[in-house]
Amino acid sequence: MYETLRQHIEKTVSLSEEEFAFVQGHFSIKKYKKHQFIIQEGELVNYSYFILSGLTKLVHNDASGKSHIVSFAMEDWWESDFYAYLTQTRATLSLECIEDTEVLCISLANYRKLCADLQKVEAFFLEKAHFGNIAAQRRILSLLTSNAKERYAQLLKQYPTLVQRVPKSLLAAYLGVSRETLSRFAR
Amino acid sequence: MYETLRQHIEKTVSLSEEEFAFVQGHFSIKKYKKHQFIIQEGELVNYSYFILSGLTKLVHNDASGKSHIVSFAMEDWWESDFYAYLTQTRATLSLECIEDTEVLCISLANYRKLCADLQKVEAFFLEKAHFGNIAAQRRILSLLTSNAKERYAQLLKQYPTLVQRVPKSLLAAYLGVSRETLSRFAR
DNA sequence: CGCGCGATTGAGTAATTTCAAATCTAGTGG
DNA sequence: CCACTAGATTTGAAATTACTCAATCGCGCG
Repeated sequence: MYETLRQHIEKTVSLSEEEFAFVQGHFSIKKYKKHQFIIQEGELVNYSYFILSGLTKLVHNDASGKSHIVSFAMEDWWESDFYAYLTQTRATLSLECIEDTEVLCISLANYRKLCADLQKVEAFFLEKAHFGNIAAQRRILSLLTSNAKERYAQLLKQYPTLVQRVPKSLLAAYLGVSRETLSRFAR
Repeated sequence: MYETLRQHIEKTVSLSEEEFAFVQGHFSIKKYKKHQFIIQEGELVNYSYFILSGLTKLVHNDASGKSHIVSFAMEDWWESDFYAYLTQTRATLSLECIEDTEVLCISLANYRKLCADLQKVEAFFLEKAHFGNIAAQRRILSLLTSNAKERYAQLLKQYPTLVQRVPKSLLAAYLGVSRETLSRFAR
């Protein structure tokens, strides 16, 4: 379990045994079943999550009752309602399991401590954050430049395994299209 | 000029005189006129930019010749084609001045050195990156949940000063709407 | 005065949504 | 193994939203 985290971090920075033991001490493990909520809208967000196995969706429910998917997260991804987490306010997003999911949790206090005490880890998170931004920018561009059909094609190309694992109705909520429209050109 | 940067950084972390002098040494100043390109698509991206004054747009030109605006940046914002910058590849975006613009530039080498040598600054950039991600996520949600009219209203509410300074045609390219459509419900 | 650029308006067209109904599928209990 | 049900997907048709193309307007500046 923790070995997964180690390999993930060591793709960016290398850690000695002692260093990784120190890192590990800041996390705890939790397991969730399919359909369970990891983060519930309206509640405080105590953790940021590293996904060991499984698949989740980060969801926003709008006023008219529709759900929109901010992001999917699977193995080796970090996820949370980061605004609520970092500012210690109530979640406006919910994080729900699409499959049984196993995560490593880190509290904000531990996150701060870990970054302060071990600069390599801070550098690692900075790198992650940079590329997270780049990915978000790509998604924005996709929404700006492409119609529904093209966006679906791009998603297929970029995350082929994800598309396999997620029902089409959820892909539609991620792409910003109605299920019906997606259905009309998927396959 | 550098005082602006100092105040900006000190909103997040405090720096001694010596520390800030050290930070400052990693930047240089450049000035651009309205309509000039800071980053040109297809070229290498040598710098990340902190905007002292002025206003810029980060633009993607699609195959059919249309321009889409990834982001505007004004005073106190950081901007670049971060993918090209961080990976030292050619720009797929261009950064253009909407007004005369004064920037502080930092090369990737200097950025790495600065972060490595002064952890407070790395912490600062990590914080910036986190909130940049959150802002991008908000934009994605706006595109997913709202139609053109609502998105325009949200933009007005969130960045009223920006809307004043930018021609409507550019706002349209940012919102992902045609100029004509924007014109039909702006005011 | 007249040019040029940005903004507006109109009309027809294309893309997407909505609502409703039909179909398919996987999992459950008998 | 089969029948049944709930959920997911597909299909159809009408309504809506936004786009495109073209023409016009308005205004600042040389």
